[in-house]
Amino acid sequence: MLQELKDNYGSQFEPALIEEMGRVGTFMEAPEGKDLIRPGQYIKSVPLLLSGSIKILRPDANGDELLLYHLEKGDTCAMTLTCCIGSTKSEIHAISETDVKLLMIPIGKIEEWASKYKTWRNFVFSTYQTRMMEMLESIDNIAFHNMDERLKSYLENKIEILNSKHIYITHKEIASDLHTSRVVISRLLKKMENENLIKLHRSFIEVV
DNA sequence: TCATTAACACGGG
DNA sequence: CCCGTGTTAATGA
Repeated sequence: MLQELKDNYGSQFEPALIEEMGRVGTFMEAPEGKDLIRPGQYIKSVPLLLSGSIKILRPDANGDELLLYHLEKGDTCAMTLTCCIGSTKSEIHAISETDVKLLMIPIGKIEEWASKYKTWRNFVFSTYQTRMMEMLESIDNIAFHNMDERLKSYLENKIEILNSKHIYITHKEIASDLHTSRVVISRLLKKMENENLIKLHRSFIEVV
């Protein structure tokens, strides 16, 4: 575990901080598709992602959800940080996209480290910064792009996360992530297949 | 015009 | 049989 910490964070944190993380953090593993944080829940610790990918969803009043962004290894959750600092409830829903390994840091350490370790401060700031950029990208997608463009960037994103051109997902799941109906996804995917961009299989899409 | 909703047929596991 | 998929028709924004 300590080794994984060093692999993912060793270049940006000083050894003393890494050592302390290993001491106070709790190691956690979760399988694919598990709820990690539910909306309304109070957060008691901040997760550092060691491996895998997590998707962050924003629920609406009807119980539908919109995909906001993904977390990948070496990331932490900006929403969780804000929740911890303000001790407010979670505004988002986090689900593991793949099998994940996490290191849970107790909230008390977040502020303590911010004054103690310069690298931790930088890490927190850059987490906010990159998350803000990703959020902007998502807003651009939702506000300015048609569904076919949103679908394309969704698939490209999946390829990056899974590190594979074989995406195991159903049309219904995509529709729910993009907050639209399955009919639209099926039709657009069919169109993309006709344009030789992808190949469709049952419960699985191959990007060419 | 394009998304949504409902409905139906087909086929694979 | 159930689920994922492809398609269509009606309706609405």
